[in-house]
Amino acid sequence: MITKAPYRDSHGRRLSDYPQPSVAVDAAVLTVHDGALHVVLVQNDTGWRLPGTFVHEGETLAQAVLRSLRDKAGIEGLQPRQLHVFDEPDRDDRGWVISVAHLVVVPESSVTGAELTSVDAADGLVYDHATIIQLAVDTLRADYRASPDPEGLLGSEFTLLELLRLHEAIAGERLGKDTFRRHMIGQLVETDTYQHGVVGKPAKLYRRA
Amino acid sequence: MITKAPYRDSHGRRLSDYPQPSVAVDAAVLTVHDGALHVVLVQNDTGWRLPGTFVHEGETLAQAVLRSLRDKAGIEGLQPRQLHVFDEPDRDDRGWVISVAHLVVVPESSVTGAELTSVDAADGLVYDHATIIQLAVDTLRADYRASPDPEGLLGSEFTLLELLRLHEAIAGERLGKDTFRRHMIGQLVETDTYQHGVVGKPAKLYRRA
DNA sequence: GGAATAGTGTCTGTGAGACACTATTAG
DNA sequence: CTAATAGTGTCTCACAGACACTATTCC
Repeated sequence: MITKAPYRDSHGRRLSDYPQPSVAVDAAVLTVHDGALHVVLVQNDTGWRLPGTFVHEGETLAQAVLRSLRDKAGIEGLQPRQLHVFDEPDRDDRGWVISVAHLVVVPESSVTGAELTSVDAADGLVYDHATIIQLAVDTLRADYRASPDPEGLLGSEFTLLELLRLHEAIAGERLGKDTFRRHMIGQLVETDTYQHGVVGKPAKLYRRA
Repeated sequence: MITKAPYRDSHGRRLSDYPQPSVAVDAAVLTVHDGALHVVLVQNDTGWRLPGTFVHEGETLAQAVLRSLRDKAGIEGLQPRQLHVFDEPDRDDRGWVISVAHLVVVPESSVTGAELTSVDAADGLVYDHATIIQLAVDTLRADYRASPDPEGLLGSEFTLLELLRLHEAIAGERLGKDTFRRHMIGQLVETDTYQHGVVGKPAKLYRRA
């Protein structure tokens, strides 16, 4: 319970004396699996949907997203990012509910036991969830076009080939190693260590700038 | 009053039996005045701020923004666009309030009697309102970099010089008429009418593609 | 004609993309 | 040695930006 002198407006009313919506969060959890983008779906009585929950008091939207992922899909997420607020007054027949769509990006190893679906094959979802996935994919692709692994899916050190494979999986198309190298090299710093134990010339390890 | 069979969850409770936040909207209303971007500010007992209001039941966020502009600043707006949800649980000392920041772009003629401030000179505002303005300006500039007058501030027909002046005002820098022309011409269609009554060679009028 | 603006031909520099060549390892 | 991968030199093409030239109007 929060204890403080309650606010009253010019009519002597508290904020909670006026109608308020329930606020929900939904998350498109994207991960790279088998060289392509996949999204986490859960099933409830209304059908397949993105994991989500209602926001609790004293909690931010991001905290609600992370709680939802922990409880409903056993996922430890990182940094939820807001995409859009869905606010049609009658979109939920339980009452006045607005929903804030989020994007969460996780390494495949963080997803254990949840259902993965290719983003290209995700349809027939409840509400506006197919739209949310499209928004999430577009946002993620735009980010990865601009800088090397901004979500930190690879560890802190990686070879340029590992980075290339990741970016190709997210972009959904081949990128070309030489062009890619020149595009990214300015935003990376060399380390003095090399990959080893593989066939061919050992690759230098890089860090994000 | 909405009358329908009330929803009950597995504990027999309605959604409104759980704590709910108040949801507010704030709008950065941008317009081009005197060759530069300006923002509409209003003053209340807490200082200078962006116009905003609480969302009413049965209303979308966009409708709340437009109502707020009509009531508080006498502005007829068009298409509010969501920017970000500000959700820190203690950001408003009246209670649990989340706020959805919006961008609204209007022609100068729609702003009558409201206070205009250059976006470069807008500071000392309450809450996160300076941040919202920066977000709004960045969003608008990105849109105008990509296509000709996407907000339709000019009428349906305009000369390339008028379009150039508008884009320069929004970008905050000179753009160069020939480069600009070649960049935009692919997204415009000629009309068979010409500007007249001015000195010099009459300019062709264009429409958005 | 002269001033002013519209519209375009063209030159240059930059950068993306493709290709091929060299470098360095394992076996 | 050969196979395999890392890394780079270089060519070409396209396009942004700048400049200057031509075109068309008003006065």
